[in-house]
Amino acid sequence: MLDLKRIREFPEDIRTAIGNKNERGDIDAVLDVDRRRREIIAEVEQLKNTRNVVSQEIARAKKSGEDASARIEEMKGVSDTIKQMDDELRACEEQLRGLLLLLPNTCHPSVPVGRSDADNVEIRSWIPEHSVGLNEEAEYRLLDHLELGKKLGILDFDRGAKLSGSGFPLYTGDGATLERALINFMIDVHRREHGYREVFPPFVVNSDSMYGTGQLPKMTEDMYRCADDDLYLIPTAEVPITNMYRDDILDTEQVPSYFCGYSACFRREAGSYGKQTKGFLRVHQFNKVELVKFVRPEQSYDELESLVVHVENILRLLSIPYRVRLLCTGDTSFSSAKTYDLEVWAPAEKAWLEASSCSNFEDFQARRANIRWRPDGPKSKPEFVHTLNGSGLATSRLMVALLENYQTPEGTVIVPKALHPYTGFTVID
RNA sequence: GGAGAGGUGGGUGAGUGGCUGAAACCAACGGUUUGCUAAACCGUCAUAGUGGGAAACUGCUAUCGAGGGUUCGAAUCCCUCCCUCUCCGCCA
Repeated sequence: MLDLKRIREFPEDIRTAIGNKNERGDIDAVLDVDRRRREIIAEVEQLKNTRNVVSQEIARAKKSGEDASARIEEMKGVSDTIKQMDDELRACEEQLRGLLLLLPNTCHPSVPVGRSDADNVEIRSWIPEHSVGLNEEAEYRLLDHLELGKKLGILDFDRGAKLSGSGFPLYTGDGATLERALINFMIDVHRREHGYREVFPPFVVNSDSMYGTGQLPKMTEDMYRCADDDLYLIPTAEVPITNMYRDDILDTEQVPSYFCGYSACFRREAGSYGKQTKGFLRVHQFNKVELVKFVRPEQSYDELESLVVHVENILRLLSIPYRVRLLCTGDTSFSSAKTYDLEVWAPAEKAWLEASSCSNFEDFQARRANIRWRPDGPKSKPEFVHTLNGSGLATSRLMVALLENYQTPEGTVIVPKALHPYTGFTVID
C-alpha cells in the first residue's frame, strides 16, 4: 500500500511510476474519495464533540436534580445525524482502502524503465569451470531433466498427474532424497553461514495474511483456496513468514531480523497453459526455501544486495552456473520496488531458468500488514519497517539445472559435493 | 463433532451505564539518593485519524476481540460473528 499522504502530495509522480510498471491505478478517484472523507470527518467530529460535551452537562444536571429533557431531546437529533454520517464515512473509507489496495508499489530510481523481459539488465554471471554447453556444444547429447528423471527413476510426472493432475511432481527413490537434501542443505547454509533464523511455517493462511503481502486482492485467480474454511494454500513461504509480525510493533533491537524457512508452494498458474509447461519448468506445487528480512528503512537497499549474495552463495556451493538480472520497471512485480532475478543455466534446454527472485518491498507490505518498529528505543514513535524476501531457492528449477549440469556421458548424475552429507550417495545411476 | 471458560494498554489484572483512555502491580524509560552493585524514592510510560503550528508542541475524534443494537451517554446492557483455552469423543 502506498502512503496516502504521498499520493496527495505527489500525484503526478505516482501516476508516472504506475505507468512505468505497466499497471493502472485510479489516482483521481483516490484523491476525490480522500477529499470527501476528510470533509465528513471534519463535520462529524464537530458533532461528536458537541454530543460529548452536552452529555456531560446532562449527567451533571441529573445529579443536581435539574430537568435535562430539552437537551436530551436535542441530542437525539444530533446522534441520528452522527449515525448517518458515520455510515457515509465508513463507506468512503472502504472505497478508499479498496482503491489503495489496487495500487502497485512504485519502483526505486535505480530500476531501469522498461516494458518487458527484454529490458532487464544483466548485472553479473558466474560460470564454474566444469560447465558444459553454455558457449560450446557438449561432446555428447545432453539429456534434459525429463529424460534423466525417467531414465534414473527419480522423477515420475505421469504418476504425479495421476494423483493430482499435471504440474504436481512425484519424486521417487534417489530423486526424493536429493530433493530433501537440497532443502536441508540450503536451510543449513542460510542459518549457519548467513545468520537467518529458521522457521517452519503453516502452508495455509487466512485472507488477512494474503492481503498483507499483496497477493490479495489482485492475484485471487492464482491461488488455491479451501473454500469451506476460507484459507489459502500459500504460493510462497514469504506469506506466512512476513505475516508473522502483522499488526506488531517490533522493538528497536529486533530490527533487522532475518528468517529462512522451507515450504511447499502452490500456484494455480491460471492462464499460463501452453508456455514452458513441460516437467519442472512450470508446476502447481514446488518446494522452496525462502529468505525474509525485516530491516531499517535506510538500510533496505544494502540488505537487498546482501540477500542476493546469500542466494548466489548457494549456487556457488552447488557449482551451478547462474546470472543475476535487475528487472526493469515493467517486469517488477506488483508489491516490489526493486527486484533481482537469479537465473540458472540449463544446458539441455539451452535456457536460463528463473530460480530466485529477490525483492525490496520497502514499506509497501509493512503498510498493508501494519508491521512497525520503534527506531530509537522503547519511547520512540513507531515507523513502518522495510521488508525484503528472496527465494533461496526454489528446488524445481534448481533441480533441472542440477540434473542437466551434472549429467555424465553415460546418463548418470553426479551429486554435487556439498550435498553428499545430505544424500549419503555421490552418484545417481 | 459435543460441553464449558474467556478475550481490557508491553505483561499480569481491576473495572456492570456518566467523574474510566481506562485503577493497581510488573516491565521499560528518565532522574534523585548511594563507596560499587542492589534497593528505595520521584517522574514518564498507547495507537491512529483529523485540524492548528516552520517546528517544539497542541486542539478534537476514535479505539477495552470485530460488527451491529439499546441509550442523551456503553469497556460496562442486548444480538451476531471471530479467536483462544479447558474437558470429552474421533484421528495422525
